[in-house]
Amino acid sequence: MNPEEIDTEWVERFPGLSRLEPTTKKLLLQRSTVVSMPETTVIFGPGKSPENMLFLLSGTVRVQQVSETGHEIVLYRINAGESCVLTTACLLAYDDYSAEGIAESAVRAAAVPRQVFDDLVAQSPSFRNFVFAAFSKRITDLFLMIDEVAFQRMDVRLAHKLIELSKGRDQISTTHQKLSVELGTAREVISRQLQEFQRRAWVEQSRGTVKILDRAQLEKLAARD
Amino acid sequence: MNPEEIDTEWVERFPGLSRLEPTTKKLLLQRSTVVSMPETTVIFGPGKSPENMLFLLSGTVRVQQVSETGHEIVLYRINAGESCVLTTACLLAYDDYSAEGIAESAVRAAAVPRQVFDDLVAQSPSFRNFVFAAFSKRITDLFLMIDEVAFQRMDVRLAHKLIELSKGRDQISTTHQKLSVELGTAREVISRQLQEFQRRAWVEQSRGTVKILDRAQLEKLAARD
DNA sequence: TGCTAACAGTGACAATGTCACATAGACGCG
DNA sequence: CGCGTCTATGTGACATTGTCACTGTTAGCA
Repeated sequence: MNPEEIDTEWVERFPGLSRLEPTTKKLLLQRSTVVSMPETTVIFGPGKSPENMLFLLSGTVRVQQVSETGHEIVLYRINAGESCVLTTACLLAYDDYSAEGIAESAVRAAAVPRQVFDDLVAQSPSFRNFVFAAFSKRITDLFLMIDEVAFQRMDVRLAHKLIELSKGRDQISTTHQKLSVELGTAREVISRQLQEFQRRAWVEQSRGTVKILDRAQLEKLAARD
Repeated sequence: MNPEEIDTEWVERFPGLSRLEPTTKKLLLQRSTVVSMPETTVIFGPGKSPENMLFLLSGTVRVQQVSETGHEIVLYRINAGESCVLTTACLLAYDDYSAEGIAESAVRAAAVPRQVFDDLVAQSPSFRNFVFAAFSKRITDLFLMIDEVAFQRMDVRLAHKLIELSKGRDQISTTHQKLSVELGTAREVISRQLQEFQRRAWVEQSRGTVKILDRAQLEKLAARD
């Protein structure tokens, strides 16, 4: 498969879009452009509205928020095969909201102009379905996150996050500071919890990495919700 | 103005809808029905999906969540002039989500069937705009809520909530228990904070009511964010 | 080599959450 | 009226989490 083919056939490889009507697919392909961005690119944020809606072909976008008090928290991630539906729609109404989207790795995405997005919503029932499903997923995820932040213990949340970030591997490259932003807490809290996990021989720490030694125990703790 | 007129002209009195195309308004009026529900009606919730999208004409709907641990938290309210856009859309995809909508007072609403909603989104650019603006508002509000729950001090949040619930009046009919659900905390925490507010002569408590004595001071504390 | 960031550890304390109670008002009913 | 029985609120002990002011450690680089 050469690069040309990949760039024109991306719609087929997109879980939510492959079942669109042929004319809709054609419109999407014709009116979109594939763009690439290096790691750490700020895709949208305060004072930087995106003009396009993105469909992520590869890479990950991290969406996080900085509060007025200087505290940070990661809201969610957009992975390959997902779309930034809400960024377009949101910034339609409020371009001064405080969240920002950052490329967590090199990102390739199909950019669909706002106008085309609107046309597609009007024309295609299945595209409408795709869009509303994306909104639904996002909102229910935010509901779950509120519940977690408000009621879940820190050790459970950290265990959960370690499992999630590990993606099946045992070595996680991250710092206590970054983990604290993931969970919206203080670095010291992460340090204490990781020390406790290390004392129990569930993890092993070294500068900039956390190594999972006993995944089963972490999963057991993470399941407490 | 007699009841008949009210029921047929509600679109005009709806902030987000009055500027719709005449044909769209007509469709909305023809294909919707005005319904009434008494206080405490569960409008949607686990095992009770709404088939219609509601436009609130009068009254308030409280949307709250019960976590698996038994903790409750109020997510947001829908007031007269607003719509339950996301309930329809959400339940389109996930009808097992844990949030529930409760009529906080007697409610009158225009019910729009799902199919009509879909047709309207397809036909009318300004209805699309209305829908996406509603989604945007909801999502940015949820972002703010996450920030508040994660980083705001309890006294600031309580002061803010008291101001909000008072709606300009000085007497608030509520219990410590209900206030704790509003903020997703424990009753004891509310009791302690209210005692401190009372000690400072900012409020006066009696069984089932909180009376605001010094609104200025409460507002000053609430502004700390 | 030595400087400078970034990363991590620590102890004291404040704020909040949890638990197990005690106390008090409201209200119906014999 | 007196009595139980709710619901609402008060309280103290303790655990967890957040905050602050530090110290020590490591990697990268001029």
